[in-house]
Amino acid sequence: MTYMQAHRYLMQFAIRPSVQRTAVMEYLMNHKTHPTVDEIYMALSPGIPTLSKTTVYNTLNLFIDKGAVQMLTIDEKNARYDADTSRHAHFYCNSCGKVTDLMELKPTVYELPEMKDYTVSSVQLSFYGTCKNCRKN
Amino acid sequence: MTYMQAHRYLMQFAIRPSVQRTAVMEYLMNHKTHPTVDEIYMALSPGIPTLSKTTVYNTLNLFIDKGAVQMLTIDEKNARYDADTSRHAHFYCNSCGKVTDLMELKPTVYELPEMKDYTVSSVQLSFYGTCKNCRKN
DNA sequence: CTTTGTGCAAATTCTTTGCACCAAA
DNA sequence: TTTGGTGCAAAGAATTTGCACAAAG
Repeated sequence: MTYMQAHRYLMQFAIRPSVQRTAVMEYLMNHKTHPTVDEIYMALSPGIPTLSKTTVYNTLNLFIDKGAVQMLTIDEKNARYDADTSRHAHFYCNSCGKVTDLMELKPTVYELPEMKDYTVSSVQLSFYGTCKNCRKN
Repeated sequence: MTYMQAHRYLMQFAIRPSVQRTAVMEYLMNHKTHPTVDEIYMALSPGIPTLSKTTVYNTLNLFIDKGAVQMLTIDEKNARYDADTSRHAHFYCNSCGKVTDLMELKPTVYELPEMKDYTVSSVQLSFYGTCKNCRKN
């Protein structure tokens, strides 16, 4: 994913593509690790020395408002962000703290009898445990 | 649910049933609203005037360690607690902030091809949107 | 020019920690 | 009398807010 692709993507959501915003989106597109605000800030800071954490927060909140990214509440400590807005599950390793993508959700997950009582805008399926790598250590 | 039932329940998990702990467990058993720490504290404070929020935190963390309650990460702002440790989904209303129980999860939700790469200890299926009551207002 | 975006510092909120006192075994 | 529990005050960490300056249309 290039800077220009991130730029175009933002325009699709009617988000004015400032340098900061485009950099944040480019980062999310290239790092499917569901980064925290701090990780994004630390990664972009060297390239944009004036960048502030406030701007990263502002930017991500704007992206969420516009539907361009999804916020994951999988990690109790920090919010995590995902530019992949398709329906897929996540795994959180309690040992290393990494969040990994799992498969797309089966449509049957959404076939819930009570659903007529709710207007559902998003779904999160989160698995918790230990990943392969942490298990052998 | 009576105080004595909560008392017995704690003993099953090898948790020493102090007055504070038993009161917190009794509250969780009688209020299936997935309360926050603050809600629990506010509710019990009149009955136990010396109660501190620290004790509520200590107590809930102990319950989680012992497997007697489940922590929900559905709400970005506050941790929520559920004495029902069975596999069931939750709905979070973005309008009123209430968390309601949905059905038990279908076993097929757990049949994920990548699961051999992970040791899964818990699962959370969370729906977000607007509830019936908020929709009509 | 006029609106929008950025970023510093301060404020807020949630949660944990250190420590002294209290209670139970 | 020794271990474990409670609760105050303080510390820590994540996020938001107020505001002045900068940038873009």
